[in-house]
Amino acid sequence: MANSSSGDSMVNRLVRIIEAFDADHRSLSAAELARRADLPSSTTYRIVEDLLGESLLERHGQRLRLGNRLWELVSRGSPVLGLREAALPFMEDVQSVVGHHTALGVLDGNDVLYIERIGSNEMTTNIAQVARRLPAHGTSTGLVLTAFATAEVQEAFLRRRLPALTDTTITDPAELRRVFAEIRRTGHCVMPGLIVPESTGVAVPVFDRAGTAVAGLSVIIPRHGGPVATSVTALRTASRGISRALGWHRPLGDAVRRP
Amino acid sequence: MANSSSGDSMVNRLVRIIEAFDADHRSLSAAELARRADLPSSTTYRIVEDLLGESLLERHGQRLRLGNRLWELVSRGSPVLGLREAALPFMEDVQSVVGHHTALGVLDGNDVLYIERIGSNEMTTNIAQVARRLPAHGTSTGLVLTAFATAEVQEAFLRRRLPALTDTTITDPAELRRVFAEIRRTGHCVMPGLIVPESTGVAVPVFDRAGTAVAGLSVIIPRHGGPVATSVTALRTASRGISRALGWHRPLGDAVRRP
DNA sequence: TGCTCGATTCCCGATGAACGGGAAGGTGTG
DNA sequence: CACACCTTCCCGTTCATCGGGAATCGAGCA
Repeated sequence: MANSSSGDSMVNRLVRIIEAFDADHRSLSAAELARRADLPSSTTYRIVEDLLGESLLERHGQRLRLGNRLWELVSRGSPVLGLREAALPFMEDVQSVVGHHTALGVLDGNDVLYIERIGSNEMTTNIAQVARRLPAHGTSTGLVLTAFATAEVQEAFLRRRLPALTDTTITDPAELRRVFAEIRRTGHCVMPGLIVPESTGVAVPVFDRAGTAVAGLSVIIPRHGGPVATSVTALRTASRGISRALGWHRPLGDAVRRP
Repeated sequence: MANSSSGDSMVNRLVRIIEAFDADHRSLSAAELARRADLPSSTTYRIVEDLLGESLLERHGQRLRLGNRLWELVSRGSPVLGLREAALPFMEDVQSVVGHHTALGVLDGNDVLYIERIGSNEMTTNIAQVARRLPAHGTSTGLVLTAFATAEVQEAFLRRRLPALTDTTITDPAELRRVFAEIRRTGHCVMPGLIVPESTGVAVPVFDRAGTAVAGLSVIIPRHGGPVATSVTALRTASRGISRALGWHRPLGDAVRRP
């Protein structure tokens, strides 16, 4: 009832099973799995056996884990790996020059999904974790990616109800349009206190061969963390490097997709 | 006929579909997918629709890609992410001190599956790529992990036919036993010219809370790449750091599992 | 314009694999 | 010893999957 398309197909069951494993539950017993996936236990045991047979799950003693083979297959085939590989060296450059938490994220639905980060510290360990999400409208990465997205994506964004996450969250559509225009004009987004109080998030887009903004590169500058301009420069330089590695070759300004 | 357990279950079909996407085929049309997965086209279309419904696949125009949600779910739940997160900062240390290609791998079947690397150069771009495999007996990581593995794993390794990959590949079981003993005694493995000619691979084990060797950390030292001892020291230091982050707390020597 | 070929979508009847309740066996705990 | 819980196995029912095939779409070509 909650979600319109919650079928009960095999695929859906598999999703529930994979979902049952998360950062706090990297290994489960079969019974725990059945409970967490909300499946009858005999059904669970049968499916688990199939999955073990394909090495998508592994047994360690009595406990089950997602198989390395599953990680391998998904990673190899996912566009994420290509992005990550292209970006990591440049992220290291940024991190070593500006010294702040540096993250790479993509837009997925209403969220930014983070695919890599380096240089996290006590303040940011819980922010922008790899394979986790943050609401797009609450992060500089999300705003920059939306600003450079297609007209449809941007309109859908503006039509959404955007809950204020902090007292600096921008939720007014008219104001957001102005912010987007500013981001497209300057090529970057600077937002104070979006997620981490007393800090500033800065993000720039990364383009692929087709000129689409496929990822956002960001740093979180803590209070007294140095001038914003330094981070912007480092990010823009890195962004061009990553974009070039992805096959992009036109000047940044021309790559902007105007709705 | 080739493989004994090649069923035709739904799970198996899904594996074939995910496998159809790889680094050279990150996006496929539905028809290409059907061919590569060796499935009837009407069946493929039906399954693809299910997968799209769960966001495990995504459409971009007419082409299909593995969905970000699939990557997210699998990454979040996989033990690989925990290892990677714990290891990356220490890998950066190693890389910046010794300056060589640094990789993290786990033992999976007969292979080493690499889960992270940094500092790759022209010589090593094709070696130890993330989410790819190399035969365990042809890498220092593989040897070190096997040396510290359980008796069963080690015996299975020694019983296998080990094709010589280069002229320095060790394939003789008796010789390998001696090598394993030496690795367990010293806590590291130094192997010249295993994969990359004129270079030396050095690897150390990483232990988890239970004292199991769960990963291997390695560097590839090119010719004239400085003394081996420097790399060994950096690796051992990093290994202890990573192991501690994983909850390990006993002295390295005691963590050795003797068969 | 009409033709061809391949990709994609849709339909539908047969069938057999998935389903899950339940019982039996195992294990550890109070 | 009793109890609770996990795991495995069995088995009759049923309903979702299967895939051949037809219809539609669309690009390229003569």
